[in-house]
Amino acid sequence: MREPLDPDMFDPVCPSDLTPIRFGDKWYGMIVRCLEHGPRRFSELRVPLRGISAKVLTRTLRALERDGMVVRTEHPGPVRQVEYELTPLGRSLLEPIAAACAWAEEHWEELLDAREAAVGHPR
Amino acid sequence: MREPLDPDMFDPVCPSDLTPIRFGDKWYGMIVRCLEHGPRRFSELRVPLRGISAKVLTRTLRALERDGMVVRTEHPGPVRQVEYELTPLGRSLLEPIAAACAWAEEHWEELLDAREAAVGHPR
DNA sequence: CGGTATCCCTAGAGATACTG
DNA sequence: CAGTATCTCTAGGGATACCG
Repeated sequence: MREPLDPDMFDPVCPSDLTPIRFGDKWYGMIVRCLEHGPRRFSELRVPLRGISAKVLTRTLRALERDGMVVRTEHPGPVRQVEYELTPLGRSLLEPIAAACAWAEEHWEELLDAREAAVGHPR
Repeated sequence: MREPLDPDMFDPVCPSDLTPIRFGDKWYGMIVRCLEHGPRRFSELRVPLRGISAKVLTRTLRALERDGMVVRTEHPGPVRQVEYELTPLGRSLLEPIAAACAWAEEHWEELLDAREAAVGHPR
């Protein structure tokens, strides 16, 4: 629950950008997955979301808040600490996300093969 | 299997644009759903996909072809007739699409409520 | 640490007009 | 009927720099 996020949880070599299934914008779904096992801090999230800029991460987190997927909590103290956590609604999104991941895992190869084959006979 | 597509199958009043789940681009998933019950002609597809321009429909269909989701068949004859049909791969996409639809139907209200509430306290 | 503010740049979407 | 060809416009995404 509190072990650090795997920096490679979204392998850049196998970019999920290529799936035809998207949740919200580019990062929306990935953030939901990052929060699956408990609340995370802003900078914790930046680890697996390689290369995301602060601005884009903020914007996406705000969108998740507006949609009622995530709650933001600022913990008082000498050092600033903000945590993001899934709401029940956000948690419910994990289901269709899992369905999408299952589909991708099963049909990934087919999709890539089709795309590769299409390079030969473009329309 | 061959009855015409319902012009209101994607109710513009309840726009699926608002779901956080998207398949491919804006129209990709909707086209797959239109082809669920058998092949359809170009202009048949334009009925439920209200307001889609020929250019965008063509582009999306080409993307579906490239991804191996759809096959395009030109039937010879005096009048031109082109049909688009799902491949097994395209058909397999119906599963996660159904999961997404089920989620949306169940959590739609919550999502809208959250968005409405957010109007009051914007961050 | 957890953000804003600013600027840029491209891909997506669309309107419109034309064609085999 | 089933598309192309052009042009336009905007939103998404990102880089960089700065702030409480």
